[in-house]
Amino acid sequence: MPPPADALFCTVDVVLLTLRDQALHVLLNRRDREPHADAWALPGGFIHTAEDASTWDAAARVLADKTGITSPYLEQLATWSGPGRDPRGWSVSVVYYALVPVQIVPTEHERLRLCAVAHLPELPFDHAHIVAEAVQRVRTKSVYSSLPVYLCGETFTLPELQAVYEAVLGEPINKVSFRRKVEELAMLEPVPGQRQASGAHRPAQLWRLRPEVRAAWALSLSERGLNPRG
Amino acid sequence: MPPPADALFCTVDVVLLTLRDQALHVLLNRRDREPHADAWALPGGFIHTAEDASTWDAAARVLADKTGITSPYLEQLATWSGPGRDPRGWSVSVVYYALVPVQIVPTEHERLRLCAVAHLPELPFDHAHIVAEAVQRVRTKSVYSSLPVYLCGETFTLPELQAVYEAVLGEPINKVSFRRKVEELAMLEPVPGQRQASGAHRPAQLWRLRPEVRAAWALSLSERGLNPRG
DNA sequence: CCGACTTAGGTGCAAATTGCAACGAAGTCG
DNA sequence: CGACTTCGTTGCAATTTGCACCTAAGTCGG
Repeated sequence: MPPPADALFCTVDVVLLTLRDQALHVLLNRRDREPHADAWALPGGFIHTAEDASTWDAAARVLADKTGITSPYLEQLATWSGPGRDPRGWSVSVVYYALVPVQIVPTEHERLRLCAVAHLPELPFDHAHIVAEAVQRVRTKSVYSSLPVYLCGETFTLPELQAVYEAVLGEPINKVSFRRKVEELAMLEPVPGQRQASGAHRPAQLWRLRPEVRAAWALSLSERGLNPRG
Repeated sequence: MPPPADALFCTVDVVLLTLRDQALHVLLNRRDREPHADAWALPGGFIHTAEDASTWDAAARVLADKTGITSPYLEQLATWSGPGRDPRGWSVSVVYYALVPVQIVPTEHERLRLCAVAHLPELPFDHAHIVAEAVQRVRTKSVYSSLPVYLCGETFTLPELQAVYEAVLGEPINKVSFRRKVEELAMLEPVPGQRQASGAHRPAQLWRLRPEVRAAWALSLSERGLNPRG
């Protein structure tokens, strides 16, 4: 029994980012209803109070429903609001961003499309601003965290990971400094076994995110307010 | 004309932080209605779609209405949601945090009270989690930004500002390094004129935040993390 | 089978940054 | 005017970072 409140509506939107051809791309969804029917926009939808235990759940459900993707990394970005951003009236949108390896993004889907964030088309609502802020957040966090590992698959080599960092940050990174940082952060562990690089040369060691790090993130990301660090 | 949506309601809450006796305090408001009437809780309220152009406006209005304070720093923290956090039903709360000098907080007010964040009483709803996350955010941002200047008045001496940083971060900072950073980032400017310290000793130079910086928060103070210059 | 080639990964050292202790500066007070 | 206190700076040691170069471990072509 909600209390009397002004007329407004509340939605969730998802900025799914991935790396293709060494460039950040965002997943756009062709809208199937008004307003802006048939426009390319961020996947989003209403909260279903019967199913969703939080806006995080709602975002995960919307993402799964519209794209089939379950993202290992889904974090709240921020909340946008106001009377003019949606023609239907005063609205609140809680926005989440996801990072996934490009392999799990469905291709050849009629209503889904990856767009390079550097060359976005016109987006409806305030979605252009939202994408810009998501990209900025990922860049900022990448400077001091292991965020970009979620753009790789389960396992990866350090040269691969370095290339991902360089693509996200848009700048070359010193090889030795990068490896020192990885060791210092202690978030990765080597996978027993090696992998051949494509050509004729020394194979690189495979690495993966430490399981306990992955678990800590999953906890802190889904339960806003519970801080895993104590 | 809002679209059909599930029954939920949307509010804003404000975590106002200040420094008193070298310790972070949060402003609590004695609730004047159910649920949890008469409990000490974060100031909050409903969005007024007729007056508010955004949740930021709503937070600023709620803060002004309940406390008379207009905070120079008011930033979105995050959004909490779920079916169980408020007994009235599925709710969404967009939370903002404010930083103010302790001088502008009204004392001797019947329904307002400052509480040290290290010794909080039991708080209703999920307000304890929210305060904890706000404190964490302020600490994290203080490492690499000029955020703590908003806990000082308009002007301050560098030893004062350093003490504020140390109180927020909970550890001593090297005097010379602190001054080097301040100068390097050029976020402050000296005020012509000096100020006497309380006792018999050399007076300290007064400083203030540069006007152009006051708008742009989150100026990087530290070079920790991956340095992409290589 | 061997030497050329390519990329992975590490080493040593120079350069830059940061932390520290000690010192001079600028006030008040007896 | 000398003792005392805090402000602010300087020089240097310690640590961190960037860079050139070296070795490792593969393929491939003769």
